[in-house]
Amino acid sequence: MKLEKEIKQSKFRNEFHKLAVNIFYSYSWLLNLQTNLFKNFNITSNQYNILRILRGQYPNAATVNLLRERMIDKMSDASRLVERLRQKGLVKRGLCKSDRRRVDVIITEKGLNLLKEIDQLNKKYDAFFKNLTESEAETLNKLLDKMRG
Amino acid sequence: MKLEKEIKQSKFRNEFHKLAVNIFYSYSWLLNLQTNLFKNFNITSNQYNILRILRGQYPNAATVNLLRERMIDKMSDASRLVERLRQKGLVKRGLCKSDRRRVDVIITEKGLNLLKEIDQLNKKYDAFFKNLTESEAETLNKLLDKMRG
DNA sequence: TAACAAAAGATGTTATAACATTTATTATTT
DNA sequence: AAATAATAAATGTTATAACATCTTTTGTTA
Repeated sequence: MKLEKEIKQSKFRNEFHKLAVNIFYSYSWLLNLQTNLFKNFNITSNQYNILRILRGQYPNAATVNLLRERMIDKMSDASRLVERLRQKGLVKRGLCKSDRRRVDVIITEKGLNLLKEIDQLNKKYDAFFKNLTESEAETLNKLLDKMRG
Repeated sequence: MKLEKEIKQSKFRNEFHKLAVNIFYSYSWLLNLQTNLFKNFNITSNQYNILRILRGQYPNAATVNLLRERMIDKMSDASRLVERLRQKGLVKRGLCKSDRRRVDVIITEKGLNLLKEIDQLNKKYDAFFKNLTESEAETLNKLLDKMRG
């Protein structure tokens, strides 16, 4: 739906200003859909992203720093995020022998299985974008990449 | 920059999947820029949005519910957001005579002045999008609106 | 090598997001 | 009109985001 209608505001300074609001709004829209879809898995968006990074590394370990670097939201607290995942049994931590400051983080079987379950929802996830063709999605991706420079 | 490079991930299921990550990432990118720009004004993104809605209504009052409806992030707590703004002296609240359940919220002089100050940053804000032409921004807006259906 | 700087992660703190529940008031139904 | 439902906002609670600061270990320099 047109952004102006959704937030009942009609005047934007220019297309850039509208784009800023649109990005915030679209994020919120997608986050709500995703949160709803993941509700039964008892996992937050950030935790899901960490798990996916860890699956990408598997069977190798990742350090907390590597996770922080690759996280979508760089500001959040990787250390405690990992601890929360550990408490849920989705990752395990161990000391890194070569550098005792570091901590090796590996996804567990349970974590891998959880991701596998969530993978089943891929179709539903893609359906969020049913109003777009794949080529329109591609255009969006290109322009968003361009935007960030 | 290309999303794949930024988060060091190369495989997405399809363009829709990449778009989802891209929206999260772009949101985070923009939020960080904005937070940084607004740092000196001691105001959060949500509080800023509320104030702008109130300026749009001015000199009329808005109810808490109206604010909730028009908020970008519908889930957050309009009641306490307003209370925080009141504590900063940026809005004032009064009882609504026609319906005593309601609360009238009006932006104060101080609130209006703050927004006016922030308006000075419009040029800097627009500069976030220096990599896009206005027509590219328009394309993005159209496609994002279409995406949400 | 001692002193200092840098890096990795943990920990502390505060504000807020994301729910649910409660209270007060108004609207609707029987 | 009394009972019930619906609405508006406040309040309670928990988890987490967004910082800063601290501790341990490693790296660098004088």
